[in-house]
Amino acid sequence: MTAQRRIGSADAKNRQVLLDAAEQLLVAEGYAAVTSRRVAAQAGLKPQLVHYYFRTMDELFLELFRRRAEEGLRHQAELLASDRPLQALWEFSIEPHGTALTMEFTSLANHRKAIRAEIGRYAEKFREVQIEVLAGVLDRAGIPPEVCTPAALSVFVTSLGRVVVMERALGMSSGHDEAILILERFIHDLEDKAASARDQSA
Amino acid sequence: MTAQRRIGSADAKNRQVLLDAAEQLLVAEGYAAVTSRRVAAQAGLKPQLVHYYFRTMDELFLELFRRRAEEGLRHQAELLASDRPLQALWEFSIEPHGTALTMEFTSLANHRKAIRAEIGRYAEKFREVQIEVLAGVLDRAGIPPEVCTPAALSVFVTSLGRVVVMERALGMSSGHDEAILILERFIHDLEDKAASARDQSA
DNA sequence: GTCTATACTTCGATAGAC
DNA sequence: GTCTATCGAAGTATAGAC
Repeated sequence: MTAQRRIGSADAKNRQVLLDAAEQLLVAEGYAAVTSRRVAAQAGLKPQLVHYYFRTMDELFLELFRRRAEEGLRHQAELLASDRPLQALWEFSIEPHGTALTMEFTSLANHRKAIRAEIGRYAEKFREVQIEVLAGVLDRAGIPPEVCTPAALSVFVTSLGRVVVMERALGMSSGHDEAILILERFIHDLEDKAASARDQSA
Repeated sequence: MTAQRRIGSADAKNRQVLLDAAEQLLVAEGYAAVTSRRVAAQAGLKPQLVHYYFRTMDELFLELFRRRAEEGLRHQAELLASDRPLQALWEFSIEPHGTALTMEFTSLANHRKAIRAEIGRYAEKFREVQIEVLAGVLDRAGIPPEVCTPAALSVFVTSLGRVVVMERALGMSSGHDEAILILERFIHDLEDKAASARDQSA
């Protein structure tokens, strides 16, 4: 049925240029600014090219998300390989650029059904890896599951990071420093304990 | 300079009808769906009426937000007047409808400068009231500021609630139940202590 | 005071030219 | 394989009719 029109090859240079432009727009002005015309203008290309390389705007968003998500997974894996993985995860969570992107994609997911599933899938992947590493930290530090589980810790850390970044974007600040101080103290204590346990076993 | 065109009176019936329609659209399909044409269609009115009652779409969004925010402040005041204010605040934070609205307005704020300031202002108001009440709870429970401050507690509770609701919307669930269990246990213990302290002083 | 006719812009998308 | 001419629908906003 779908007498499909032709689509440009996946490794064409201008395709990457368009994706880069779309990402810049997404971060700077939000997903509503990512229209075919504006993406093209940002890239210095004709608007019709967007629809030559991407069948629909949803396809562009999906591609954009996958590209970022895959890179994010690689980055997270690096961070979690450090000897202070919890601290690294926390710094990752409080980083504004990545959080802004995540927020935009999340908003997008609320009314683009095609994108929601993909975002959910990747978000679970991120958390899975986090849980695995945090399980090791909690175990070495001797924290029993009744006190805190790896999954719960992952949720706490990411949620505080995300909301602080969101609120800062709104010009808010009250409670942030105090909450961050408490969490960072907890993280330090935990990883100190885990480190000394590891040293002893060595 | 602005030879302003005429605008419908603030208490006209159709003005409220339009605001109601806009709010329904905002929750159901996100802010990008709130266009003059779609709001009018949802309200069963002509598109031009939107611009008769609201000079710009920004003005409509601003009005919509203020209406909700004022009601939210009243609602929060009621909740915080209960004898388990922390538990009430937590239940408020985990409630999906209000969180969805907050999320949409927050996304909106990211690229509608006119709205950002107003949202930030109200968000601080919400937190101020929370801090005041939580200070009483922590004080009665005998928790010193080195362990947890009222502002930090407010941030922790709202951030967990918000992120859990966001992630659930994406179909995620891992870590949620465990994190919620830990927070709710903490809340219970705290308010039990606070309650017995109050009983003793009575 | 309330609503409509209308202008102008930008949108996503396709068919067809190079 | 790469790009352009063009369409029809939807967007915000205004001037003017009732």
